Amino acid sequence: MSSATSNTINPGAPATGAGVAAPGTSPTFSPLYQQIKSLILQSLQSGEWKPGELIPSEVELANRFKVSQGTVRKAIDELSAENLVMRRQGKGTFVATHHEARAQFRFLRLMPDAGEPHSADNNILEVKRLRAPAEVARQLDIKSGDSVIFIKRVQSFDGAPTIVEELWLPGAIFKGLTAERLVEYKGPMYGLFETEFGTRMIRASERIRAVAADESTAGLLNVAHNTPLLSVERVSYTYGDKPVEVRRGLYRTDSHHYQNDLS
Amino acid sequence: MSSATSNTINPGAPATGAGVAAPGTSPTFSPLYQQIKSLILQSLQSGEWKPGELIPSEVELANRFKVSQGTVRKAIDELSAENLVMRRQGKGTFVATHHEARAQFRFLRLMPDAGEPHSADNNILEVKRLRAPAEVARQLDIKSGDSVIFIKRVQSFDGAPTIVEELWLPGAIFKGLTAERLVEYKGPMYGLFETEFGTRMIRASERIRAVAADESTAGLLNVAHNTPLLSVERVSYTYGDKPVEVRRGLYRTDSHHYQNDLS
DNA sequence: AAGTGGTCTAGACCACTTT
DNA sequence: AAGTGGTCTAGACCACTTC
Repeated sequence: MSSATSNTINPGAPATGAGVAAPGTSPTFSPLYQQIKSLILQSLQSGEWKPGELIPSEVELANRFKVSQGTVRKAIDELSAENLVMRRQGKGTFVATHHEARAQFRFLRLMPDAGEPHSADNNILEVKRLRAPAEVARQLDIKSGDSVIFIKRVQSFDGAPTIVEELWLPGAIFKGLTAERLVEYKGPMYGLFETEFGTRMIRASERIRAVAADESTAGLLNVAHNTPLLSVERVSYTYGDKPVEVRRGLYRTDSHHYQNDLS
Repeated sequence: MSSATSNTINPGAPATGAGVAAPGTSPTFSPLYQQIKSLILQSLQSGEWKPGELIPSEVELANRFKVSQGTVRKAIDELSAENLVMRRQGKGTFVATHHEARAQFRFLRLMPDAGEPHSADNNILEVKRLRAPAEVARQLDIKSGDSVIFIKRVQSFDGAPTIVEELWLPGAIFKGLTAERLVEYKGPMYGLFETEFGTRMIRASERIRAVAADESTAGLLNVAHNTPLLSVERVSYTYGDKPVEVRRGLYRTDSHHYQNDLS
């Protein structure tokens, strides 16, 4: 009874038998705590526990899944390391949310050369539906020509226009997103996506280049034609590594820089 | 005896009493595993265990420090997460080293737009001693005018010159570093620093900008004057967050990009 | 067979927060 | 006082590597 050997006696027990394979095949068992992690992940993904909310305590989850608290703990440790949940001693474990100062800077790496990072004014230039261009469709893993929502905006810091950005979002997910809602909404865009459309960005991949400003962009950023700009192309992913945003930004870097820490 | 309460009965016991304060002050105890981590860190920093070498097993360290294996384990878990050691099941725990394919890409983020990352030809243009310019001195935390070693090089991928880099290293640490040794040495430069000078880079911070190529750089990279280039200014740190390298690179990004994953 | 890291358990106590 | 996450222990067994 007190024997461990989870992989021989336990895998059938914990809830929805994660890691079950067709009979006759080699099951390739994963550690118990990974299975528990997957189960918690499903509850996060399904919206059973929403961003900002408290999830059940470690003891309760241990009882629910019929494992020890230590095993639940290890599962949550990893989720916490991946910024999917946040632990607070004495209070509990909360689903991570973009409505927090802490979460902002994970996805905005442009910092002023001197002084504290300040929040941006957001100027929406354009919001429209269109058919996904081939390259965007490929990145969003949808069919070329599928409906996407296109957004173009300029962000200013201290009154100086600094970022021109174009975004493409899958129309199927962001149905009903309009310029009005974007303009009205106070706070980070990912916060709006999370609460209004139930889609939480959890990871992003960026490709960075130096390019010359074209005339249109130069006008928007108030710089000379051909000024060097930082080109940042981002694909953002939600649960299950599903791509749900393509973003192409052009950054002025004369008084700001893209900060990156290698560790 | 089986009682835990480390902070009341244990803190004096484990070896060199980390976290000990003058009597009468409030000691501000840290968790036991953090103290163990500090002790292991000291052994790494002092060179007691050298890069690539096997460190004592968890059981042995637990005996040495008079704590449980689980506590040593948690300490090593963190060191492993920080890439200071590498665990290998069945074999042991090894001190991390730059002489590994795995470690290379942590500090070189420029990737080809298509195809596999290839290794670079290294063309050393210049190696000399000079007095640290004010800005470099500030970044290296040395006095302005102190001796530094200056290196300028061009790196090519597939025969195409792609990166022009200037490096400044504290003369006190890298005494005896010559152009010959740099040219002769096969493998990553951080590997040479690690084995020949006992200085291991463990972390770096980069500031990225878009700039226009000056005439000299344009010539070296075989691009037109004023071509937009990625400017990457890096400060690298060794143990104890001590800065030991300043590096300023200019990257062509017409067929490569700087890859960054936000997570 | 022996040694290493990896997983799991059960129970104790600590630090912090709320009631 | 009660509940939560955080630390620590002791012991068991598993997976992998080497002898």
